[in-house]
Amino acid sequence: MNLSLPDQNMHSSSEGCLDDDKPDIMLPCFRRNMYDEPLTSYSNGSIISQLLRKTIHNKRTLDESHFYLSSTTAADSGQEDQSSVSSKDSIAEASSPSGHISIGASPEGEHPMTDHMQAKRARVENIIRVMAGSPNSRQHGDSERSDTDGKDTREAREAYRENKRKQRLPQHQDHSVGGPDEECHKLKEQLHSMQRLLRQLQEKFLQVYSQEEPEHDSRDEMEVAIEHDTLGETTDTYYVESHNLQETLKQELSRAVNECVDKVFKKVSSKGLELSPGSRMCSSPEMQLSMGADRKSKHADSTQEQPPAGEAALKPRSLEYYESTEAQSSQDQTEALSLVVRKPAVTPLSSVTPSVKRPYPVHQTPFQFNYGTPLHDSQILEHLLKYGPHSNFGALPCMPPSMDRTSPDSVDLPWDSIAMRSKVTSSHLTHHARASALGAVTVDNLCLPHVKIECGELQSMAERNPYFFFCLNVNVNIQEGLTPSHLKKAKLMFFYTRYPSSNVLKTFFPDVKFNRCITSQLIKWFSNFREFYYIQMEKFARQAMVDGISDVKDITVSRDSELFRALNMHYNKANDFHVPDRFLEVAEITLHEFYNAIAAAKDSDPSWKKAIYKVICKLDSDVPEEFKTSSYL
DNA sequence: CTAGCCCCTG
DNA sequence: CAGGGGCTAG
Repeated sequence: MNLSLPDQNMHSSSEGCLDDDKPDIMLPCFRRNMYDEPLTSYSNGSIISQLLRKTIHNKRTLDESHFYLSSTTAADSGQEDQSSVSSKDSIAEASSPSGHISIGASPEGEHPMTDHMQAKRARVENIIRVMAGSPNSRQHGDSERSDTDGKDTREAREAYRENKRKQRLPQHQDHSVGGPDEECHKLKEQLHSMQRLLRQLQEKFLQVYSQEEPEHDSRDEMEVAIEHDTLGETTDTYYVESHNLQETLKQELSRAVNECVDKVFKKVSSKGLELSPGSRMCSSPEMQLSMGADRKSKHADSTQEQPPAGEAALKPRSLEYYESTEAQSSQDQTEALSLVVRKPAVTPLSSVTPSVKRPYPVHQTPFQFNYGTPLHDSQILEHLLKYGPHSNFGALPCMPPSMDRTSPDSVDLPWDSIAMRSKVTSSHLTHHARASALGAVTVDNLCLPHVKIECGELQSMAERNPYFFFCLNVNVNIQEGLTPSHLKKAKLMFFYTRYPSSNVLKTFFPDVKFNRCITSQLIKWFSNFREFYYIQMEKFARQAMVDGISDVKDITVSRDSELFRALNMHYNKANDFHVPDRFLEVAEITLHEFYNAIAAAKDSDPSWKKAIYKVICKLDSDVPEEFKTSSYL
């Protein structure tokens, strides 16, 4: 298959719209989160309302392998054509960043439900509103991006973000100078009230559904929806699991919230709130949810080069802070870790390539999309609803397909093993460089853009716990070393840029933990690429001389050219990537340069190539946005 | 001094 | 493709 990448100026507008004024790494999923799921948009009532709505809706529309479909597509296929699996590629295109799934779409934008369901939902929501006394407000959640997004929208968004940024700073200070004890007390109270609210909600929820369908009991629409699914599993399982649900939900939520409160409280009081609690939770790697993934506690890949534990996992703008807190967190490791963060021993990316072989991402392959997409509350809840608390999260539809297919036991995450952790060292987080499954991500990256850090927000975060932190942790896998996949990607990037700056490299390898060594290795790769490139150019230029070509204009580079074949064989061996035309032009220019230089006998000068290099390095073009999010298989 | 590039070698 | 040396610009 030979899907062509769009021209480099055809990037989806996600970047254009979201481009931060800082060029630092910001993973697309986080950007998305910023607008689609702003934490700050959830009020007490609305978050639950959202969850319910989403959960119910998703139950209908979610296909296990197609969670990334637009809701429209999913709904359609869910009712009619279940064989839509075959259209994966086109779907993948449709789910480009701009056409993002609208799991959290506002009700108006959703598919029409049955009156029955709407009535039900209305009732539940009404109850929630009454309980919470808070209208559902989601101001920024529907900011889907599209190429047609006007400048106004963009500016509005910028303004919104800028506004948020401005809000944040003073609030930090306010709270850091405020009385820590008082704040903490307030916080704890809030969290507990939230907990109570949740319990009430669960009970009401149960009531509503059992009243509505006394005969069918708990065979609510979720199960009905499941019957429409193509999961091929018996509904009995769900039936039983759904019974468990109410109780388990209560227990787990309560436990998690309790844990969270305790941890936060403990932490805050021990630290004296030198930073606001929210910022500590977000900015340090300490507050990360860990998931005991497999039973092996031994490091699977002890041969991996291990930079010092103090190495930063990423180089976001908060690097300095991150590094300082990281070192601190290592020292602060006083508790016994019951659940060490273990990345599942998963087949390296490269080795799963054959099973998930796809044409090079035109936009985002499902795989990449999955990585870049946080688990939303609704998804977690839904999974819980569907499979019960003791199920395997590896079956989550947003998990990379490779995980499901190639390592069935790699994501064995019993519910009990999911726990809030307050202290996780970076070496734990990043140890298995090649593990492609559930990795950890530095939280500061996630939180910076969208967390309004204040005690009130901590409540919001805590009420989302453990899901919130769970979401953070499964977002992205940060690689410590460069994999063959990265090499392949780098080669493809070479079609666009021969002289990428280290900043560009960092931007386009967001899943790589950059350090000096990695950076220079990447640069070395491109140096090697150039070397091969120029050798070929010189070779073919001299060949042209030998062939008696007298006019440079007779020298062209087309896709049929031998030169192109040689280059393509080197950088695009699988030939599954459509080389941009621009590269052909650059190649032709380079060839001409060499030809002219040789014809002018400049090659007698030992540094005759330098002039050519100088020309060629100006011919770099932007690498398409798609490369930013793609780990390529 | 460091980063980055080039060249050469294996 | 990696290692290593030489060179240069900042």
